[in-house]
Amino acid sequence: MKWQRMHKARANCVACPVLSQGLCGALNDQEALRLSSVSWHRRFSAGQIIHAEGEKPSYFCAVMTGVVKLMKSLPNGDQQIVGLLLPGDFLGRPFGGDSRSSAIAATNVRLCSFPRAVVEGLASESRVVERWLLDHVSDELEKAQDWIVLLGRMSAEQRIATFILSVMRSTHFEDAAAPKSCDEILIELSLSRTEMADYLGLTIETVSRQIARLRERGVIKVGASRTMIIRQPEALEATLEAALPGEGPKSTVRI
Amino acid sequence: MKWQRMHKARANCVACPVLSQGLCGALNDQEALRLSSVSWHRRFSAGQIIHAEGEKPSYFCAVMTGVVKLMKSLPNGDQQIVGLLLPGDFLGRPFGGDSRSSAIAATNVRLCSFPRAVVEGLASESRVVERWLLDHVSDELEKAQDWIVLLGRMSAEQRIATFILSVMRSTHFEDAAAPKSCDEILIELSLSRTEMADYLGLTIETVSRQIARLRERGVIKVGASRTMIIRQPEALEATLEAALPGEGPKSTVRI
DNA sequence: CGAGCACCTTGATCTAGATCAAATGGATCA
DNA sequence: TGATCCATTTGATCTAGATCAAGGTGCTCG
Repeated sequence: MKWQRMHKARANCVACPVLSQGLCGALNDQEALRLSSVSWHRRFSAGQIIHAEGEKPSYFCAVMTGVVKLMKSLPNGDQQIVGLLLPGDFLGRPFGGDSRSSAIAATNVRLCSFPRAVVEGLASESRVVERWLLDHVSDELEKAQDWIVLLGRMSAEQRIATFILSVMRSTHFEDAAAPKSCDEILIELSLSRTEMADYLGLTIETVSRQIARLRERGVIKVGASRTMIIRQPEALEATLEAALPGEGPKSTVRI
Repeated sequence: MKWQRMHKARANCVACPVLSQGLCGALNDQEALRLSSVSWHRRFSAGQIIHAEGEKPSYFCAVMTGVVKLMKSLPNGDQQIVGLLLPGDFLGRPFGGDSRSSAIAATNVRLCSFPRAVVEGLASESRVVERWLLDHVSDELEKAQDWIVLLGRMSAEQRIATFILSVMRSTHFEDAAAPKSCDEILIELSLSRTEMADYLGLTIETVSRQIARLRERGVIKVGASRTMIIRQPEALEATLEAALPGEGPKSTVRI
């Protein structure tokens, strides 16, 4: 009986990105059993609130499919997306208090949820789990710092290019030596123009115009339902090399 | 002899902010001894590079006095400060690889440095240390997310106000029920105009002009050598309530 | 004491991106 | 089949903040 439960538990997880790329992959069989035996799956459709700002979450969730946006609202109604969670990512701050941002499904989403206490217990007992959490949060911090650079110093064009490239790379995770077999890369943006604007610190009109410019230049081809074909990835990368060609840094390096 | 070393080790640390607010405060005597027996102090003067982007740091450092800026440079020479480290804060990503930003002394700085291996060993063995690191990184992540909101959605005026308030709060950590005894609060900015601009995603001229406006309105009084007297903290807070008085949110709440 | 230098302020002008305003397109539904 | 409701695009205009360009201010050092 126990064996069967274990077997069933793992069977549920075979195709799960949380096993291949997320927390579960770091667990041994016993830990995985413990976690999967108390886990349950939830679905959210695009736009649904998964977790509201200021509440203490009762669960930790791993994203199985879809995209979750973490957002903060300003008193004037403006919003800013402070992070996107992709399959394998983790929602909730272990050992933390109230959440400082709300989590909202950007697309249809499937989550694997674990009671708070179980994950915290596991982290307290298992070296590996706590280490995984530390690494994961550290990665998130580095991503946030990259975003700070984007928001603090990049032009609208560069922000859009960065975003498109990051979506491209997150799906078409090409190996170091990119084979460049199919030159036309189809990507799915997953976000509405409004969401892109909230993520990139722009307005919806600016996002739309910048995408239009890329289309006119033949860099991308805009498809239906938030898809896009990248025809000249190099052109996107070129806009990120902000230094004018032929010039070194403008003046002496500041320290 | 051993006892004496232990005694000496702790004696060095008595007045250290890393003990009262940082990692060391979380340690037991044995752990503290282990750490302090291999620690050494380093001084950096303002502008010196503590650690360059892209190198793997050999030490972890706790900030004892002064301010350290974490910065990233863009190919065109622009710079963005992605974080400030204050006394008690920690420099270096445990178990991480190459550093993704450079650490530079913004003021004269005293650091308490530990060999990488010792901190990692301590973290691997001590529940408390690893937990402290997790909490610390999680706090940094939340601060970074707040900064993302600042850079993505706030006006220059609001950015300056936020910065001044944060400096004020980090020094005059007033209790919940603020006594408001001395109405004039003297703060030390610690950053040059250029550094403020790099931190706030603005230009130096804009920073200067916004500060001038606050001075003209009587909200602050600008002193010599990067000091400032806050005369109307409420006025600073008021600029952050971006919603126009008497109005609710502009339109229906977006989801 | 004045030259040199780093930092900061102030002024004039320009522009990327915001704002305001319509038009277009694409789904759903009766 | 069109009416409704979206999201998106496109156009016209405005403005906050960038950029360009002098001046101040205060410091150190010969």
